[in-house]
Amino acid sequence: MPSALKTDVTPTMSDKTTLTDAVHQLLRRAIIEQALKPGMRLPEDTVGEQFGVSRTIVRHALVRLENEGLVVTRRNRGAFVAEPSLEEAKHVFEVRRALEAEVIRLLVERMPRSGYDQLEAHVRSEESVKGKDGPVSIRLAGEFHILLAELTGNHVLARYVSEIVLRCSLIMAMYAKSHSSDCAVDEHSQIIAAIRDGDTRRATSLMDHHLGAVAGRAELEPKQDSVSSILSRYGKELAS
Amino acid sequence: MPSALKTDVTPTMSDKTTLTDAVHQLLRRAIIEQALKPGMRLPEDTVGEQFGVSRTIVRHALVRLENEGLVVTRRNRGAFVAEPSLEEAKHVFEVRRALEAEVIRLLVERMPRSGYDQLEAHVRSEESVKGKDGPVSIRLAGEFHILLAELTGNHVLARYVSEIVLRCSLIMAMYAKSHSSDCAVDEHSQIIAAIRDGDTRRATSLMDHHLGAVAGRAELEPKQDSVSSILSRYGKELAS
DNA sequence: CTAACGTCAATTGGATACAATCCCCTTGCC
DNA sequence: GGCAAGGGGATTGTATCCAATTGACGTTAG
Repeated sequence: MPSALKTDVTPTMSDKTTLTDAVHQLLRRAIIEQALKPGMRLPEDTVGEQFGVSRTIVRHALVRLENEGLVVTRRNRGAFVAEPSLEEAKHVFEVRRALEAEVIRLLVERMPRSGYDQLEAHVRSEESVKGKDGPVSIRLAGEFHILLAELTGNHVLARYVSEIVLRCSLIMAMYAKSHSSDCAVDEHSQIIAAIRDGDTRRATSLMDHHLGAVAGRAELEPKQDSVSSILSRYGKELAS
Repeated sequence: MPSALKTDVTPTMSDKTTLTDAVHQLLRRAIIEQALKPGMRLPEDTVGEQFGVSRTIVRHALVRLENEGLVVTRRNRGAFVAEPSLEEAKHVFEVRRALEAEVIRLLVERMPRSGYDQLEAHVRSEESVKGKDGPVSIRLAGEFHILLAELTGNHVLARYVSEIVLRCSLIMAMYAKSHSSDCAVDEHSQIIAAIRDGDTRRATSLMDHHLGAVAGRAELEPKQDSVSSILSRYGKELAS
C-alpha cells in the first residue's frame, strides 16, 4: 500500500464534511491518480485501518464509488478497483460525447460572465504542468471538462459529466500508453474559442475530435505493464 | 404509513440479491408510485422496522437513493424524499433530452433484431392500462424509455437514462396535475416508427416534443394538493 | 408578553461484535 | 497424476451498542 494513502482523515473532522465524504474523495483521488491500480482489492478493514476509521465508513464510501463505476463489488468477495472492459470504455465515451455536446450547446447559449476567465486560467494552469505528464496533468485535463460542465449552471449535468470524466480517467490510466496532453491543452483552447464565437457546430466537432482522439489512443494499445491486470482481464472473459 | 409498505422482505433472502438491494428497490418504487410523498421523512429505524431489517440496511439503501437523487439527507436530521425545485427539474429534463437524443442516434444505427417486438409489446401493455392513470401507468411510461436505452446495448447509457427517468417520475409526481398519458402512448408509437424509418431527425424531434410537453405540463402548474409540500418548498427557498 | 437560554428527548453518526458466505488449500480417492 | 470433496481462513453481511449533534420544549429574566 502506497505511503501516500497513510494520511489521517480526522484533523478537521466536523468541518461540515462527514467522514464518509472524506474517505470517498481520498479513495477517488487515489484511484484516478493510479495509486490504486485497476483490479486491486480494497478490503474494508485494511482501508479503514489505513485511514483510521471503521469499516462502516469505508463501506459507505465504497457504495458510492460503486455507483460511480470506479469500483466493482462481488458478493462476499469484496470491492475491487474497476477494470473497465474495452466495450465498457466505448460505452462510457459514447455517453461522454453526448453529455459534453449538451454542455457546449448550453454554454453557447448561456455562458456566465466570468466563465471565460475561469477557463483561461485553468488552461494556463494546465500549460504550466505540460511537461511533466503525471497524475496531476491527468487530473487537470479532467477538471477542465468538469469546469465546463459547471459553467452551464446545470448541477445535474455537471454531476454526470464529473462522474463520466472520472471514469474516463480510469480508462485512460488502464489503456493509454502515455497521456501526452500536449495537444489536449491546445484543443481545450480551441474549444473555448469556438464557444466564444458562438459556433456550436465547430465547438462540438472539436470536442468530438478531442474525445475521439483520446478514445482512439486508448483503444489502440492496452497498457501492458501489469501482468496481474492483463491476467485478471482474461480471467474475467473466461468467467463470463 | 401506507400498509402497502408492510411487506416482509426476507422470503427469498439469499436469492443472489442482498437485503440492501431489496430495501433499495422497494423504497424506490414506493417513492415513484407516490406511496412516499416528496418531503416525507424517512427515519431509519421506522423504515427498518417496517421492513423487518436493521437500521444498517436502511442506511445503505438511503445512501444509494441519495446518490440517485431521489432522497436528500441533512446532517444529523435524517433522510427525506427529495423535493426537486423547479430549477432542478429543468436541469434534469435538459440532461434527459440530451441522453435520449443519444439513445435515438444509437438505435437508428444499431437496433437489435428483437428490439421492435419488445417495444411494441411494451406499448401494448401501456395501452392496456391507458384508462386508469395510476402509479402503474407512470411506471410503465418511464419503463418505455428505459427499455429504449437498454436496447442500445450501452449499459452505461441505460443506467443514466434509468436514473434520470426515475427522477423525472418524481418530478412529475410533484408538479404535474394529471399524468394524462393518453398522448404519451401515441407518441411512443410514433417514436418507434421514426426510428424504424431511420429518420434520426424526426425521432429526435418527436422525443424532444414528447419530453418538452411533459416538462411543459409540469412547469405550468405545481401540484397543490398537499399543504405541507407547498410549505416546505417555500421553507426551502427561505432557508437558502 | 417576548425573547433568550438551558435542558431533554429523538435521531443519526460511527464502532464493534457476531454470523454467514465464499475462496483456496489440503487431502483422499480414483 | 488428476480430480473431487471437505475443512480452514479470511472477508463481507448484518445486528446491536455507544456517542454526538440537533431540534423542541419549557423556563426564566427583562
